[in-house]
Amino acid sequence: MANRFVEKLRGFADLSAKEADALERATADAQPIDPRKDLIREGDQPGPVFVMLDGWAFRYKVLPNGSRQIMAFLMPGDACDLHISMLAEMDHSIQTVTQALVATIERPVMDAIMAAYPGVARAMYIAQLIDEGTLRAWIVSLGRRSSLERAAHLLLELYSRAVRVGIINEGAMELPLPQVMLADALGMTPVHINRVLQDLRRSGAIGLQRGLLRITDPDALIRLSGFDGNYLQRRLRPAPR
Amino acid sequence: MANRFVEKLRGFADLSAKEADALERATADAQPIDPRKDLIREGDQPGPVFVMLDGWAFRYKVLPNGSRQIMAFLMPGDACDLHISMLAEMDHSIQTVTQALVATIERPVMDAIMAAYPGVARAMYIAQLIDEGTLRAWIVSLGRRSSLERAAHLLLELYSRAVRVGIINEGAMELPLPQVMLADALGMTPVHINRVLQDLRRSGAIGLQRGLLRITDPDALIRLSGFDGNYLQRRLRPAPR
DNA sequence: CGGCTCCTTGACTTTCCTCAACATCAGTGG
DNA sequence: CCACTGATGTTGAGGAAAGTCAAGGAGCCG
Repeated sequence: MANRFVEKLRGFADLSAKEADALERATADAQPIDPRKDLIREGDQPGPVFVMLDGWAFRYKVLPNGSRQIMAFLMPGDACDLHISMLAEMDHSIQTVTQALVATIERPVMDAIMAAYPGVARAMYIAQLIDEGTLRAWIVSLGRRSSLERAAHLLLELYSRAVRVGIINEGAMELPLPQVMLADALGMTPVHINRVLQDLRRSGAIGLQRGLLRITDPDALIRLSGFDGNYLQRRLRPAPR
Repeated sequence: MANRFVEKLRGFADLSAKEADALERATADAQPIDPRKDLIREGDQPGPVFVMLDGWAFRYKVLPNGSRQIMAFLMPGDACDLHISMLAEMDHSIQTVTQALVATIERPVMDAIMAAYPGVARAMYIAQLIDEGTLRAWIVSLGRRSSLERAAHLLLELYSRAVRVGIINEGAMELPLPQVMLADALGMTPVHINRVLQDLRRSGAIGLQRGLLRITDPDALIRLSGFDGNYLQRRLRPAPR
């Protein structure tokens, strides 16, 4: 299996063979992690950068009343915040969804790579900007879209991101997220997301069963949700010089 | 008036006189901007970094159906994304609320300063991490808190941030946000935020009139909203070495 | 065949939205 | 000085979207 992290960064900046190689080496020590394991918890001191080479994870926070909000999904190729280790404490937790392959890059190593290879630095910054744009897009969804629109929007986002990292097979992607997790990401109850997904299925917009998502009517979904993939920056600005 | 931007960064890293001076010079060309003017619009090509030396602004997006979601408030001392100019297009707009004093720092200038002064780089990265944490906190609020809790949480956040940049006078802060804006930030209708604010006032938790916010019962608000200022990183991790 | 986890359904309740007035205040120009 | 205007804040009544509670079904695994 190719290194999905490197592949993703390649999409953001031209990486020389040397640069790609440095990244490959930095992520060579990847560890397999079981499903539903916290990689790091709220309150912990941040450590190295996590890189998801395979499998899914999510950022979340549990409120005093026990409800959980998911703030981001990490799919293969995604990494966590670059500079996170400057902070005293994590303000949220990160947990795997599936069996995963997670590499860790110590801060000094990452710094050295970025200092030595401007292409890598550029790609990492772009990845971070996109993550930030994604957070803002979620805020828009949670604040101003109905539950049906929100669900449609999230599925389109996940599909678009999956396209970027090349994990679409025959028009379908693996979506290993149970309905409870979708509910916790979308600010709904499990009961309600269940009904919403049924609506989307019945309308013929999506196919979703046994963890396989198929967007059968993209136009309808886009129209419904007002999805504009701009925040995922599918067109990037060319590097200067 | 002291340069609030420099003051804020000072809170994140020890800045030498030289470093502070470089920042002062970079923001010396600040322009006055009228209220309700877009600094930049969705779809525009990103330019220099904006720095709010005085006045308030907000990031927002307008949906096809005309509703607006605010994703962040910028108060005096705040700056916009460092690396934003690498992207092809803005995925949201930024508008002033009040009369404002806005400096712009061209990307190469900022790069040069950060390369020359590690303290500045560190402070800027911390500021960005906090902004990101704030986005996540908003997601949590929008997804999993009731309208009353959400409003209380936002007021506490704004107050905490105001404390950091030193714009509290006699226990009160200027909050120049009309109820419609609070509503658009909190994902509610103006009618509803109005009733919620009345509840908070009547319960004795806050005083809010003529743009002046006073937190009269912090404990009650904290208990109610589950506010944990951790994401604002009031304790930072000391710089290495 | 239990014992999981995950999904589905129905009935009822609550929160928040919608619509439609009206009140208040500051600024403007006659 | 006052009438007018526009922005902002307030109130009430009715309705719709989503939550809660409770039960059961489907699939998988030891």
